[in-house]
Amino acid sequence: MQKNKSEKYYKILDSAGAVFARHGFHKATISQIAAEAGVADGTIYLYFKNKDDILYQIISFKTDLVFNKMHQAVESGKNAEEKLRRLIHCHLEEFQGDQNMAVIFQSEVRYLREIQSQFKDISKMYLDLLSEIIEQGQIEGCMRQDLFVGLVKRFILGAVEGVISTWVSAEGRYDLVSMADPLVDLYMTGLKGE
Amino acid sequence: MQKNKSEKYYKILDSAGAVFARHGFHKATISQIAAEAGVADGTIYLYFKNKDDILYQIISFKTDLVFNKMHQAVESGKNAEEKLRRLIHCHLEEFQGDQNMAVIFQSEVRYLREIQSQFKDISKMYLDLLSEIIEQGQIEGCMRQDLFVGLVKRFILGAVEGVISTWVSAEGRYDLVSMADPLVDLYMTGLKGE
DNA sequence: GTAGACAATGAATTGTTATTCATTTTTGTG
DNA sequence: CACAAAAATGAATAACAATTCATTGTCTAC
Repeated sequence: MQKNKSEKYYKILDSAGAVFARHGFHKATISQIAAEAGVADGTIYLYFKNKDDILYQIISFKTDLVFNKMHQAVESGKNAEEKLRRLIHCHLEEFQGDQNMAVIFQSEVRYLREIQSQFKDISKMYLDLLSEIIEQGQIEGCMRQDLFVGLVKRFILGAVEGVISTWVSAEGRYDLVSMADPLVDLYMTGLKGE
Repeated sequence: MQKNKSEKYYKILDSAGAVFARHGFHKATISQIAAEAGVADGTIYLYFKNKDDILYQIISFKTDLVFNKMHQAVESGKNAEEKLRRLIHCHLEEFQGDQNMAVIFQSEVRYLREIQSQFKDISKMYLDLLSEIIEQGQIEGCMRQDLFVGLVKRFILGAVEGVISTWVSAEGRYDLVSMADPLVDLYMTGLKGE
């Protein structure tokens, strides 16, 4: 297996992403991935240990990428509400920019967690970011004191994921990012309004 | 294949539910299901067309069951907010009462949708229920006029699913139903508070 | 130009598991 | 108790797809 991440490594990673998104991890075959990448079946094994490893590499790579962006987004916000707004905006933007990743994250992370119990889990990191934002919001006074943070952060993540999931089902035919502000307004103000 | 749903049919359905929840649909084998049900491998095929069919039957059966309960729950509410509260309560109660179903719904519905494009999709039905509730809430005045219903219903479903997902990850070690009221309060009032 | 190293190939191997079906067991009936 | 019909069995089959590896191609340095 090659050590340094060559061009071909990324070509295969990208092709595998497309094939996994199209057929699902379990139904996808090595031959399909090889064909998509324009290499022979055997070549895959010069770059990856096995099929599971391909999934692991894809998700690790994308997780790092997205998580860095999210971190930056949150840091650039002045107050809690702005941090939240930028986080959600970034989340939607990144997923809209890579629909294959969106599908894979939605469908295959559970399986990956099973085969690789210790891997950088994006949900966990996301929830930690949210905890910080909420606690800051409570200090700043723009969020209620009586919030149960453990529930609230799940509530927020679940709702964004739900919105992404619908967008994926619609095969990305509308603009996802424009949902960010209405969504944050819902979080902040609720259905009832002031 | 037997026509009338005998005791053995349900025994196999139930065992398959347990095995699918434990190993995931694709990794689960017919032999495991047969062992769990205490029958021979071949017996499975007297009751089901193939492996896919087992998944389809499980999900259809549970969907009908849960959807009827949800309908009743909504009908018993006097106003929109109470309907919403009862729907969420029912949702959490049913999933808490059948953790295998919770896992399967979370992991395998996407695949099922692929192999059986026209099946009674619980999300769709759920979203329709929510639409009605929200519209009624707007008429009654307990919900804002300027809500984008398409987004709001996704927001609500996503958040409940997120809460269930966390509960499943924690292997059902806490009381899920008690999340219902705090969750609905979040929907209604938001993070900001009055 | 060629020797050796490195990379890629894809046909053959291997392991797995869904599905079948000839046989056996159980059940119900006169 | 026979007898036939129905139900169940599980070993054998068949299909499929991950992985290997002997062979072939490509590149680099001298």
